[in-house]
Amino acid sequence: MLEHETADGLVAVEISEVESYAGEIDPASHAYRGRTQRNAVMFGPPGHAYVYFTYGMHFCVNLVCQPEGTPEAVLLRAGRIVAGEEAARARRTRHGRPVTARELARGPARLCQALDIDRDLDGADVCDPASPLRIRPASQGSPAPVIAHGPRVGVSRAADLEWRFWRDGDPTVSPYRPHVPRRRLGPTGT
DNA sequence: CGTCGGATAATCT
DNA sequence: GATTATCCGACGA
Repeated sequence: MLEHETADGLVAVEISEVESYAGEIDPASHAYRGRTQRNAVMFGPPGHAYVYFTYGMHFCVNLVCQPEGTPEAVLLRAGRIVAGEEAARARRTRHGRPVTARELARGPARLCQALDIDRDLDGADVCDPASPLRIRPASQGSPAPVIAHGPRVGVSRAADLEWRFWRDGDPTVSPYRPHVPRRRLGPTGT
């Protein structure tokens, strides 16, 4: 479970879907070609959030999983809102269109929107209970979920690796979409 | 339910 | 200059 405490209140999410990115051997990882300003957190100690901006408008959050120097992380792709649904809904500025609870954190960018995560939280220590962004263990006695796996969503390279994992049957898991290369047409494009 | 194209800018080569 | 770990609205069935 991941929660973020802000002035708006507390929003908590039970993660239903993740993807793994292994920097040194994975061509799809942001860390594959070495350290840059953007991915520096991936090379740091585990338990910290790596937040990046993409497609000109979206944020996505990862959790670093390996010791310092080994840039591996999991992308948090989707979750179920377990607290603060009203605050999460208020962060959505879609033109008056109603949003179901299921959709609020379905997809990596929506999850960040529901939790109000942006680059200010890049590097946050999610294992520190004093951090505004932190993880909490699953409640005692909750049954272990059945985990399914398959290819990652939207990646153009290493598309054969089945490094996406999700809670089998969970309705908040995002739909699969293969990568579609698309070129932006320039003024001279035909 | 499905496919399709547009939006939009940081980041990297 | 090209690419992108995405989402949304429009449209068809």
